[in-house]
Formats: sequence, structure tokens, C-alpha cells
Amino acid sequence: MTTKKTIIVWFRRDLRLTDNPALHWATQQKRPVLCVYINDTQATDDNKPGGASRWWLHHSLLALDSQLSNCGNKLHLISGSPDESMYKLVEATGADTVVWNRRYEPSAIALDSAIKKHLIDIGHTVTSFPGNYCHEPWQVQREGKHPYKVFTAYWRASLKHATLAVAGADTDTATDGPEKILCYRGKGCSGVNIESLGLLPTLPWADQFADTWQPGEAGAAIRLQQLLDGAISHYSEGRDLPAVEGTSRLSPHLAFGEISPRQITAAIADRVVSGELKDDDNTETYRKEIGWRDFACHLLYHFPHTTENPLDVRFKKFPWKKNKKALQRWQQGNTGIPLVDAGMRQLWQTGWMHNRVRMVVGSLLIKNMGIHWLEGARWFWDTLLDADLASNTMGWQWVAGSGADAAPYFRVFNPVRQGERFDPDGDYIRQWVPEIAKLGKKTIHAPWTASDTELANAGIVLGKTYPKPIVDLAQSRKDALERFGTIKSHA
DNA sequence: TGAAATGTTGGGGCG
DNA sequence: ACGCCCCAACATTTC
Repeated sequence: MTTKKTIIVWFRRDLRLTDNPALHWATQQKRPVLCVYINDTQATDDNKPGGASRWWLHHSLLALDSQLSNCGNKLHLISGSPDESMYKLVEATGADTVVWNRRYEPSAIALDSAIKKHLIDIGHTVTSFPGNYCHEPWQVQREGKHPYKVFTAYWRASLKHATLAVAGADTDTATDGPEKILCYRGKGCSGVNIESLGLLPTLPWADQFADTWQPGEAGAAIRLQQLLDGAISHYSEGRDLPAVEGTSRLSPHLAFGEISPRQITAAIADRVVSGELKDDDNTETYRKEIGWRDFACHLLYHFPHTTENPLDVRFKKFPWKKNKKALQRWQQGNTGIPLVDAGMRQLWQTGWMHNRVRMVVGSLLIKNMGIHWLEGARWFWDTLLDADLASNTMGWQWVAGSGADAAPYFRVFNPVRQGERFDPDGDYIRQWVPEIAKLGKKTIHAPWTASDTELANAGIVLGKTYPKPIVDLAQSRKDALERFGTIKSHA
């Protein structure tokens, strides 16, 4: 018996055709395929994209639709609650099979499980495939023991597992995208227009994003080529220099599943085999970054409460400070501390911030300003194009010292020192904080230490054309050590 | 994926 | 030539 009933491929954070397990399986069945994206109007905080992510999503959906068109298919857009929308769609189209690639956010797991159960209960077939990681979050585990909380232990263990096999293939290589996807053309398939999803911001905030980014699978492929042709061969050093294109810039593409980690590692392996790329400390360091991304997923899966609560319970009653005005100055990049302001402005203007600078701005907010890490996490959630619940949670708890494999409480970044070390000529600061661009490479990291004549020559009036520092770095560091030091006794 | 304080060493100026 | 001091450069410890 052969059935020719329609298969629904539910796209979520896997907006690509290449190496897409659910789509790959669906196209192999020689049955009509209905590709759908549901814009979740009921999404809870966990699952609700921030402003920058919505901009990206808009363009990525357009790109996916155009890719599908090349294969004789299209993307069917729905606005509503995912469960009700899916049930209606199944009924209206007579589809009997629904497939998707997994998500691992707590609320997404709950939602997907409920939908899967209901559809199976009413007699449909539902298959979920691995999501956009090298390993499933439960896969790398000590037998019968607790989940990993230390990266190096997790990393070593993960190397013993092959990366995920693709459905229908018994290797861990990436699958090619389909050339043709049989299109469902029956009833019950009246999707909405993308404009009606209202994903683009009403203010002109995001207008410059497109100068830096090309959402979609093709844009991801270009970034990957650029990484392989450039940054990866000096990654260990280059990734720490914010003025240099030393990182992959793949994070938003990964977050939306426009490229899979497997495609990236496979492409690196190909170049190593062909001799175009040396497998050295640089490639190793980059692969570890992909490992950190997997580790974040592992942590969120096993410790879902950490999105709001510290993993380290000693931080439960930590006396965070509330200061709305100071928080706003941080958000707007007006702290008077150049490296921090440069980072926060880069974030606002491009939807992305260099990773080293993320640590520095986080450290200032949490340690020197004493503000709760959640305030930083929420701002990043709204303004980062690569916003990802697992990575965001892990990153902020790492800086706060309350997370897994976290920075010890006494590790307080000095943004001046960090600037001198990683932006020695001040180029990054000059790009994003132009009002102090004329300062020399010594004082540009700490304008308050410049002489009156140097400030005058640079056209700077501290407190007027550029703020005085929001905190005394030395004093606030001392205070932080004292405050954070006390948690040691709260066992 | 720290920074600052403190300790050690060694070269050079100088009486 | 010698001892003394200064201080940069590096190493170690502490938070």
C-alpha cells in the first residue's frame, strides 16, 4: 500500500534547504510537500523573538520562500498559535504526516510535545528530527550521572560522539538541498502575506542592518566562504580583536538555522583534506566555539530554570542594584567608557557585537554597576540579530559568575586594560565613538586621563561632548569584590 | 575567556 | 671596582 497524502514540513529555526533533516526526509517520500512557517502570536517570552530577530526573520522567510520557489514549491505563512494553526492546517489540507526539526527551549519543547501528542492521538504521523546542533542536548552525557557543567569536560566527551547522522543517511556528512520539491496544490492552503506578520520595526532602527547582513541561506554560505578564505587561518588571535574581521559572523545564520554546524565543520574538514587549510590551533579554536554553542544547548535543556534563575543557588538572594538611568546610559552607549560605548553602539547600529566586547560590556553592567544580569540579557535579546536563548543565558550567567563553568566572582574585566590589549590602536573605538576619535591611542581608552590640552586639541569637553565615566573603575571594582566575595559564605 | 598587588631579577647610573 | 639605588620586566600571589 502506498499513500500519496501530503507531508507538512513545519519550518521553525531551520530556514534552509541544504542539510535540513526534516525536509530531506520529506522530499524523499515522493509525496506532495506543504512547507509552512507559523508566526506565533501567542509566544511567551522564551519563545518570542526580540526586535532585531524579527527583522532578520522577515528577510530570512523571504529568502526561504524564494529558495523554495526555485524547487517548484513555496513557503506557506500562517499567523496564530502554533497548535491551533497546525490542527486547522492538517484538517483543511488532509495531510497525514507532519515533520519538523527539533527546538530545545523549554517552552518550545512543551509546545512541540503537546502538538505531537495530539496529532498522533488523532491518527497522524509526526516525526521530529535533530535540531541545529552537532549533538542532541541529551546525547553527550555521563552514564547515569549528572549533566556536564564544565565546558572542557563536555567538549572532551562530545569528541567521542560522531556528529549527528542525517535521516536517510548513515554518515555524518551534510546532505545536499533538494532540486525539486513536489508541491501541494490542494485546498486549505491560503497563507497570509509576509507584511501582515508585522515583523519589521516601525522605527527606522533596523534600516542599517542590511549594510552588514544578508539574511538567508545564500548569505550564510557567503559568510562561510569568507570565514574559510580569511579569518579561520588566524582565528586564535584574530577573534579577540574587535577592529578586525577576525570572527565568523555566522551567529545569526546559525540562530535561524540558515546553516547547520555540520555544514560548517564539514566544509572545514574538506579544506583540510584538500590541503587548502592547515588543521592547527586556529581551526581547533573555532571548532571549540561551535562546541560552546552546543554546550549552551545542553545546559538549557538540563537546567531550563536558568533562563531567569542562577544555576549557582548562592546567587539567589544577591543584592542587585536597581538604577534605570544608569541602565539606559549603558544601553545607549553613553557610559563614558569608550570600549563599552563602542560595543553598545555597534550592537544598536548593526544588531551584533564582537564577542570579546560582549564580555566587557557585561562585566561592567554586572560587576561595576551592580545591575542584575537579566537586564543585560533582556537588552541583548531585543537588540541582537543572533539572539538565542541558550547562548544568551549561558553567556550572561558566565559573566555574572552564577552559571556553569562561570568566571570566578573576582574576575572583573577592566575595560581600559581590555581596550589597550585588544584594540591597541583604538581603531574599534574610533569607528563607533567618533566624538573622541582624535585622541591618541593611549588616552582614547580613558579620556578622563587625557590632559586639558589634549582634550582641547581633540575637540572634547568631558561631560558635554562625551560623558564622564559612569563609574570609578577602581572603586567599583573594589566594591564588587567585596559584594561578590560575600556569596562564598552563603553555602 | 582578568587585574592588581606583591615579589624577584638584572641592567645601568652614579657616588 | 664596588655597592647602592632605581626601575623596568617578568613571575607569583591574591582577590
